[in-house]
Amino acid sequence: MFYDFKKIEEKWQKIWQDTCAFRAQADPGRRKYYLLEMFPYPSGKIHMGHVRNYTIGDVASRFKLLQGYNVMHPMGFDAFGQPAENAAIKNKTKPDVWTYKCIKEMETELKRMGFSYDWDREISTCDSSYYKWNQWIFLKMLERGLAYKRASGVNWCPSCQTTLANEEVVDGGCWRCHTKVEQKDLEQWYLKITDYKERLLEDLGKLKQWPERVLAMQNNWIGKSAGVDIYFRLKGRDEVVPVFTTRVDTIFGATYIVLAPEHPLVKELIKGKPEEKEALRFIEKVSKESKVVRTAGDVKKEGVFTGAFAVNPVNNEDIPVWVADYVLMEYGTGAIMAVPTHDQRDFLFAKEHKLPMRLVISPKGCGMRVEEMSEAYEGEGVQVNSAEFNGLTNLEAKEKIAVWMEKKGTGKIQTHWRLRDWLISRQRFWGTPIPVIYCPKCGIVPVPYEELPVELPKDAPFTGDGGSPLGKVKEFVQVKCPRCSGEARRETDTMATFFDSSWYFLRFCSPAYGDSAFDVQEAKYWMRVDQYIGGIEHAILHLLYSRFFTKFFQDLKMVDFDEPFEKLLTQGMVLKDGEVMSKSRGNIVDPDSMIKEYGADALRLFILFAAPPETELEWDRKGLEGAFRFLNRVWRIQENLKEKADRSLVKTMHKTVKKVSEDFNDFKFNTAIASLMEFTNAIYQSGADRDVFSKLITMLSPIVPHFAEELWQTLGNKESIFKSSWPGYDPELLIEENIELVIQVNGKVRSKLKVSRNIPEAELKELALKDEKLGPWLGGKSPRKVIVVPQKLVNIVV
RNA sequence: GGGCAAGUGGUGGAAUGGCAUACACGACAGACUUAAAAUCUGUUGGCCGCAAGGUCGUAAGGGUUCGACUCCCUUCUUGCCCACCA
Repeated sequence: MFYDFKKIEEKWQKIWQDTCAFRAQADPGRRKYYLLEMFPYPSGKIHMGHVRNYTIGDVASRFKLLQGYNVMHPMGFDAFGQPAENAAIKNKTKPDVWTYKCIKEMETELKRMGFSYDWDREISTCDSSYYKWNQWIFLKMLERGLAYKRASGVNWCPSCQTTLANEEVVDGGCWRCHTKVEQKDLEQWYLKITDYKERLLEDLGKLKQWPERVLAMQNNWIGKSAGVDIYFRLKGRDEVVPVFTTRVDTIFGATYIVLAPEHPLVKELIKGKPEEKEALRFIEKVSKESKVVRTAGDVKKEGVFTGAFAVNPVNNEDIPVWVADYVLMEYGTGAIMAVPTHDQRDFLFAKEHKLPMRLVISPKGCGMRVEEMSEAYEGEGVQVNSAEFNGLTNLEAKEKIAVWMEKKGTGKIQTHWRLRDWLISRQRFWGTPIPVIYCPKCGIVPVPYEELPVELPKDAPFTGDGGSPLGKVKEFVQVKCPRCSGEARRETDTMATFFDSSWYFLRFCSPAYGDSAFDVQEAKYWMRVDQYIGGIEHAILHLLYSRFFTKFFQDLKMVDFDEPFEKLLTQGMVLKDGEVMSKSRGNIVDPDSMIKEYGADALRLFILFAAPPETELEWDRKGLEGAFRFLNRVWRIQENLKEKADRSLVKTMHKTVKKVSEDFNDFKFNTAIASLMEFTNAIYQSGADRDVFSKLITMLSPIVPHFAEELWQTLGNKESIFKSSWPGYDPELLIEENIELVIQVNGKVRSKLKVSRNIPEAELKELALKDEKLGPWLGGKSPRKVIVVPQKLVNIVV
């Protein structure tokens, strides 16, 4: 009654595996297509998000295969990370044992979906054969000054004795034990991604086939901001405080300046002043707050007076210097000029502390008065109280004041960036060991290339009582200095896992290559990735880091392109009852159980049909049943094949081939499937022959590969359907001799007309005007205008 | 606060200036059946009408156009990203 999906799917999965059906080999004579989906973290089970991501990729991959491309479609595992350590502690096992077990399980589940991966290229980032090259890349960066070490504030849980990522700080406490998180200075390794900021920003313009949204997010993240650094002289001292502003037009309204609590000058300024005690107490308090707390939501802006004064360089006014928590050391110069009338934060702060205000930009056509302001005016207007610049629009003034100040040496036109260097140190075990050694005599010494990989010890203790397990393995930590052979200490920090995924797409080109991170020749053939598919959650970090690494390899002359991913698709999330599927919500639908019930093909079909790839997808069991029903409906066609199909059905077939080909190219799988369903309905009306049926199956094959292979074989074909080719269509057959036109009166459809395709315009007009159905609408009046859109409609305007 | 995306039947969605609601889900009806399931065939936006047909209708309001779900302006709502960024 139903087709036996279980038997069929197992059969073809075995055949594909035994024949290495999707093995890819570089072949300069053929057009290549590199299709990549973001590789998963091996949790052991696939979820609907994976199913969606990888199904979209698989359809595209098989479609390209049928079109004759040399397709590379690899898969691997992003296998380092904290869950393995947690599991090791919880289950008294080892991270590697746990991870490899999960990888095995996950492979099985992926294979059960029938994905067309070249499993010969499989990589796991936790293999030393992979992370060896992480270390190699790190050393190359170290040589070029792109990797460096410096002290920086981190979130520190004093109870767990570990650093926490920002996401691990919940309401100011540790996510695990709720202890109050502190700021602590630790020596950390950084990558100097900021050296690449201009290229990373500029090259976004080359990514024509990336979603606007992702480009906007990256642009935002890099955060280039143009303005002026203004130099404020300190009253009675030699130092000058530079502040950054994007609103130099408001400089005449700057009535005080504010330093960040961490600003190096603060402690000097308050020394010996009556305000010293209170100021120190304030700085102390702020320094203890974690970043997350300090930058959270609508906290009240707090601050204290330093007792010092600065001089506003444009009018020589003495203005007070304050310290406040709303100024951040990490951005700009760590100091701001405050213009309460034209900046809302400054406005609130000035009201609170009764600081002076002066209006310098007046909105056009209305006199604004400082005493009456209830909020800052941040809009455009005309300069007032601005000496020789009065009367200019603020936009004109912005440029003129900047130039004027630069000439006088009181300011400098300046650009600031939001992008920070990338902190890669993690005080964790399950990651790539950073390949350096600390020698009391020689300092930081890189591990020599020939000693790579620095492997993770097999028997580190996982006790769960904090601190890095690596630090507890004596044989790992105690080493001889490679330079002086004296006693030295090995780095125990490991790399952030984003490092691993920043170049894996290059490793896939030559996964077993032993001389370097990747084979330059192979990469030259396969790269760039023609189509990359993954979740929007990686829109910023992963994609930015991958772009950064690619540019680094370009500088090493290992690649000759500057962007790794030609085309990007970010697939939407899978929801249930309007909410993201998650363990905590308890609304997870397990793909494996759906495969058991309806088969992988039905699941693939449903997930592609239910929504366009980029939008959210609402899980619908009834919809899955519907997909399964459709497959059975197609299955039954083979029982009633005719000798020769009707001409009209053949025409429908050609139309369908055109539509489906176009939709597949544009990743519009939902409408492609709709067309295939319409085509199937038409077959039920008039009956298919072998040729029509074969074409239907071929068009379905990227979506439901096992199902298609089986029917293809039943039709007597000896080779796999994926060795055949995508059907073409005859444009001649798409042309209809007689077409139906819409006749409108004043833009409303009032009648329809069947006419020959090539009817002359004049004749058509006449015919339309004579249409008796239009009588009541025309009311005997003569038309004012008649619009004819060839082969579409006639609109009569009265 | 800034940026981006979206808002269409009972539901998922289709149509990107030219017949709004393709395709599917659900619902209802008919055929087959002792019966059910499965299958096949229909109907299915609201209102008025026995009907033919009319009329309203794509978040709300306005505009451009012979013609607007589609383009422009204003407002509202939802989602995502960034955010004391100076």
